[in-house]
Amino acid sequence: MASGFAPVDEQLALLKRGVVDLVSEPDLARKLERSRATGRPLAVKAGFDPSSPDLHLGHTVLLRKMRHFQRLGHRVIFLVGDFTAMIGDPTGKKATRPQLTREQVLENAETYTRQVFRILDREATVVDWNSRWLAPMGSEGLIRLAGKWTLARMMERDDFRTRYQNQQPISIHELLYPLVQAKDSVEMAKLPELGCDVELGGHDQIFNLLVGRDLMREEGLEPQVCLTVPLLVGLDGAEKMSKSLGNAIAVEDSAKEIYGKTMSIPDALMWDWLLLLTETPETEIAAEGRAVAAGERHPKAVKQRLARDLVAQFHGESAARDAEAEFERIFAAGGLPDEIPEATLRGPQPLHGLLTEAGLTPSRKEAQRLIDQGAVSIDGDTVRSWSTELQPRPEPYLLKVGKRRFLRLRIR
RNA sequence: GGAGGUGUGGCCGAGCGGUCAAUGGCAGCAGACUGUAAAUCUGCCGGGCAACGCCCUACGGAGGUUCGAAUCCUCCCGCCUCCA
Repeated sequence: MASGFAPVDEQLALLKRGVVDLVSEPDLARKLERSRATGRPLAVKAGFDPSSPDLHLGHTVLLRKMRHFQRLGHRVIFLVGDFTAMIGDPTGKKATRPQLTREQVLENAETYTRQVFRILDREATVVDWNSRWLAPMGSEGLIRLAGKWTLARMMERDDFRTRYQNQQPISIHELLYPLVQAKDSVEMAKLPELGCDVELGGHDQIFNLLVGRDLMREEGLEPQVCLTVPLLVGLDGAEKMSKSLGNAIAVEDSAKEIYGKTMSIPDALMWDWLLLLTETPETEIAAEGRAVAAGERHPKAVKQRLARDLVAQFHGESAARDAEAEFERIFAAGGLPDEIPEATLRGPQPLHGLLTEAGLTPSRKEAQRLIDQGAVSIDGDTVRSWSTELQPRPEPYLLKVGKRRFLRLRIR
């Protein structure tokens, strides 16, 4: 009774923040009710595919939702999809992903978990691996599992259907994916130390989560509640955040990077980010929205607030203040960053070669183009000729390429 | 198993024997404007060369025809469709 769990409607309010799908709310309410009555926390599952080891803010949307559950006293199971990762999931139509070796998977999982606990409460997190029950299943088990579903039902999934219609390849094992993931839920629900009351995932996972729900029901288990969060839109304001699209902020990015990248997102996007990546109360977000719409508040100020919040989450308050100060100095006042990398090269030699050797430009051609376009300055003066030679001198040259590439270059 | 189609630069998509480093769109980069926002305008957008010209690499892969191939032929590979 006096279990210490917050009232159900309070819990629901937090848990529903920013979610896309919740199947179903009454089920969740019931489970919360029961957990409150019995004093037993809910088992909340989320699966992670350790194929790319670097976490970015997109992943944290889900992690934050897991954190919400933890804050309410529930138990979160961080399920590493080590088995599924070894199969190699070629989602999307890109060339078949290289299948990961056992070692790679373990290594990735290592870096993964390290980063994950920047968000999650380690104490309240159970880490488990799906190879534990999937590996012993064997091919026989897999075939039996496959027998539980039909092609027609599988093709209900939007992306499969679209790919099929667009004549893009779908390999057979991809069809197995939702089932294997569902199998995780079934097996976990059977294990007393794990359980599976709720499964969380990105919105693209909803189909898979629902398969889990169905399969559990078929096995006579209490079906899991499925809850999804939106896929975070990346820096470009168009695509979902992903490392390969280059529109991501990694959780291990520096304070400056986080701040600067955040300031570069389209204004329209910052509202979503506030909702999904911060704890700013929804009423306050709405109020900011009204103030901006009314012209009473500058959108930049709101974005700065977001950027500060994000930096503070990963690097602390003072780092956030520093990042902001430097940002203003460089971009608003045209100043210099605190720390400018240094390099020493042999001279004299033409500028385009130096820029490339110093890593400021990817090729001499590119350096030439940038110089031609007036994007390069030496000691504050724009250079116009790529053949400008830098002579050796005791003090370093200050090179600037574009708006944000700086280097102190010593020529000897 | 049979028949046919298709494969071009990060993506989409033209080109179908020379004038093609390859039209166009998107993305990206830089400059102007600004708030490293959006919109807009301008330029760039394979690499190398003391260089307004030359060289190298590139149109799935390997050969071949030709003075010359992204463009034609052969084989191979990938993908797709239809029939079985």
